[in-house]
Amino acid sequence: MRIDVKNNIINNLKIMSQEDNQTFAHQVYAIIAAIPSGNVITYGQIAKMAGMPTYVRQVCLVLRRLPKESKLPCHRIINSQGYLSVKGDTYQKYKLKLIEEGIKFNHKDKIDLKIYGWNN
DNA sequence: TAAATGACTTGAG
DNA sequence: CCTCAAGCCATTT
Repeated sequence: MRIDVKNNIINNLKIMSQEDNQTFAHQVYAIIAAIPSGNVITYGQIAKMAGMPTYVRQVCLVLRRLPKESKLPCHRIINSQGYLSVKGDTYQKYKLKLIEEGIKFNHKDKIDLKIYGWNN
Protein backbone atom coordinates (compact mmCIF):
# COMPACT_ATOMS: atom_id res chain seq x y z
CA MET A 1 0.00 0.00 0.00
CA ARG A 2 1.27 3.46 -0.85
CA ILE A 3 2.52 5.60 2.00
CA ASP A 4 0.23 8.54 1.23
CA VAL A 5 -2.86 6.32 1.16
CA LYS A 6 -1.80 4.82 4.45
CA ASN A 7 -1.30 8.24 6.03
CA ASN A 8 -4.69 9.32 4.80
CA ILE A 9 -6.36 6.52 6.65
CA ILE A 10 -4.42 7.33 9.79
CA ASN A 11 -5.28 11.01 9.56
CA ASN A 12 -8.93 10.23 9.08
CA LEU A 13 -8.85 8.13 12.20
CA LYS A 14 -7.28 10.98 14.15
CA ILE A 15 -9.92 13.40 12.93
CA MET A 16 -12.60 10.94 13.91
CA SER A 17 -11.23 10.70 17.42
CA GLN A 18 -11.12 14.45 17.78
CA GLU A 19 -14.47 15.43 16.32
CA ASP A 20 -16.66 12.46 17.01
CA ASN A 21 -17.51 11.50 20.51
CA GLN A 22 -16.60 7.93 19.80
CA THR A 23 -15.84 5.29 22.30
CA PHE A 24 -12.53 3.54 22.47
CA ALA A 25 -14.13 0.38 21.17
CA HIS A 26 -15.46 2.08 18.08
CA GLN A 27 -12.05 3.44 17.26
CA VAL A 28 -10.61 0.00 17.65
CA TYR A 29 -13.16 -1.30 15.17
CA ALA A 30 -12.31 1.42 12.68
CA ILE A 31 -8.60 0.77 12.93
CA ILE A 32 -8.98 -2.97 12.49
CA ALA A 33 -11.22 -2.43 9.49
CA ALA A 34 -8.52 -0.28 7.93
CA ILE A 35 -5.72 -2.85 8.06
CA PRO A 36 -4.86 -3.75 4.48
CA SER A 37 -4.85 -7.34 3.35
CA GLY A 38 -1.33 -8.69 3.46
CA ASN A 39 -0.43 -6.59 6.48
CA VAL A 40 -0.59 -7.19 10.22
CA ILE A 41 -0.82 -4.86 13.21
CA THR A 42 0.01 -5.29 16.89
CA TYR A 43 -2.25 -4.78 19.87
CA GLY A 44 -0.07 -1.93 21.07
CA GLN A 45 -0.25 -0.20 17.71
CA ILE A 46 -4.03 -0.29 17.82
CA ALA A 47 -4.05 1.23 21.29
CA LYS A 48 -1.71 4.01 20.20
CA MET A 49 -3.65 4.78 17.05
CA ALA A 50 -6.82 5.00 19.13
CA GLY A 51 -5.09 7.64 21.23
CA MET A 52 -4.83 5.42 24.31
CA PRO A 53 -1.28 4.05 24.32
CA THR A 54 -1.66 2.27 27.65
CA TYR A 55 -4.94 0.56 26.80
CA VAL A 56 -3.40 -2.54 25.31
CA ARG A 57 -5.36 -4.87 27.54
CA GLN A 58 -8.57 -3.06 26.75
CA VAL A 59 -7.96 -3.77 23.09
CA CYS A 60 -7.99 -7.42 24.06
CA LEU A 61 -11.25 -6.99 25.93
CA VAL A 62 -12.85 -5.36 22.92
CA LEU A 63 -11.68 -8.18 20.69
CA ARG A 64 -12.93 -10.86 23.02
CA ARG A 65 -16.37 -9.28 23.03
CA LEU A 66 -16.62 -9.20 19.27
CA PRO A 67 -19.41 -11.39 17.98
CA LYS A 68 -18.22 -14.47 16.14
CA GLU A 69 -19.94 -13.31 12.98
CA SER A 70 -17.98 -10.08 12.94
CA LYS A 71 -16.44 -9.38 9.58
CA LEU A 72 -13.52 -7.42 10.95
CA PRO A 73 -10.13 -8.81 9.87
CA CYS A 74 -9.13 -9.79 13.40
CA HIS A 75 -6.70 -12.35 12.07
CA ARG A 76 -4.41 -9.49 11.09
CA ILE A 77 -3.76 -8.67 14.75
CA ILE A 78 -0.66 -10.23 16.28
CA ASN A 79 1.50 -9.52 19.32
CA SER A 80 4.67 -7.45 19.33
CA GLN A 81 6.80 -10.59 19.25
CA GLY A 82 5.40 -11.50 15.85
CA TYR A 83 3.19 -14.37 17.00
CA LEU A 84 -0.54 -14.97 16.82
CA SER A 85 -1.86 -14.69 20.37
CA VAL A 86 -5.03 -16.66 19.85
CA LYS A 87 -5.19 -20.24 21.00
CA GLY A 88 -6.89 -23.40 19.89
CA ASP A 89 -9.01 -23.73 16.76
CA THR A 90 -9.00 -20.02 16.10
CA TYR A 91 -5.24 -20.15 15.75
CA GLN A 92 -5.25 -22.42 12.71
CA LYS A 93 -8.14 -20.51 11.20
CA TYR A 94 -6.34 -17.18 11.46
CA LYS A 95 -3.05 -18.62 10.28
CA LEU A 96 -4.70 -20.00 7.17
CA LYS A 97 -6.28 -16.65 6.36
CA LEU A 98 -2.95 -14.89 6.73
CA ILE A 99 -1.23 -17.39 4.48
CA GLU A 100 -3.96 -16.83 1.90
CA GLU A 101 -3.16 -13.14 2.06
CA GLY A 102 0.47 -13.87 1.25
CA ILE A 103 1.96 -13.65 4.72
CA LYS A 104 4.78 -16.07 5.45
CA PHE A 105 5.42 -17.78 8.77
CA ASN A 106 8.91 -18.90 9.67
CA HIS A 107 9.81 -22.30 11.07
CA LYS A 108 8.71 -21.19 14.51
CA ASP A 109 5.35 -19.84 13.31
CA LYS A 110 6.61 -16.32 13.66
CA ILE A 111 5.69 -13.43 11.36
CA ASP A 112 8.29 -10.85 10.37
CA LEU A 113 6.86 -7.51 11.47
CA LYS A 114 9.50 -5.67 9.49
CA ILE A 115 8.06 -7.09 6.31
CA TYR A 116 4.35 -7.40 7.06
CA GLY A 117 3.80 -4.90 9.85
CA TRP A 118 1.49 -2.00 9.02
CA ASN A 119 3.91 0.70 10.07
CA ASN A 120 3.00 4.33 10.61
C1' DT B 1 -15.23 -4.74 48.24
C1' DA B 2 -10.98 -7.16 47.05
C1' DA B 3 -8.50 -10.18 44.11
C1' DA B 4 -7.72 -12.36 39.82
C1' DT B 5 -7.66 -12.15 34.79
C1' DG B 6 -6.12 -11.12 29.98
C1' DA B 7 -5.99 -12.52 22.03
C1' DC B 8 -0.24 -7.43 25.80
C1' DT B 9 4.38 -4.59 25.90
C1' DT B 10 8.83 -3.27 27.24
C1' DG B 11 13.36 -3.40 28.85
C1' DA B 12 16.99 -5.81 31.20
C1' DG B 13 20.02 -9.61 31.39
C1' DC C 1 17.56 -14.89 19.86
C1' DC C 2 15.02 -16.04 24.57
C1' DT C 3 13.14 -15.54 29.20
C1' DC C 4 11.37 -12.93 32.93
C1' DA C 5 9.43 -9.35 35.78
C1' DA C 6 6.99 -5.22 36.12
C1' DG C 7 3.58 -2.29 34.34
C1' DC C 8 -0.93 -1.88 32.63
C1' DC C 9 -6.49 -1.11 33.67
C1' DA C 10 -11.43 -2.36 32.69
C1' DT C 11 -13.87 -6.40 33.40
C1' DT C 12 -14.78 -10.74 35.94
C1' DT C 13 -14.86 -13.56 39.92
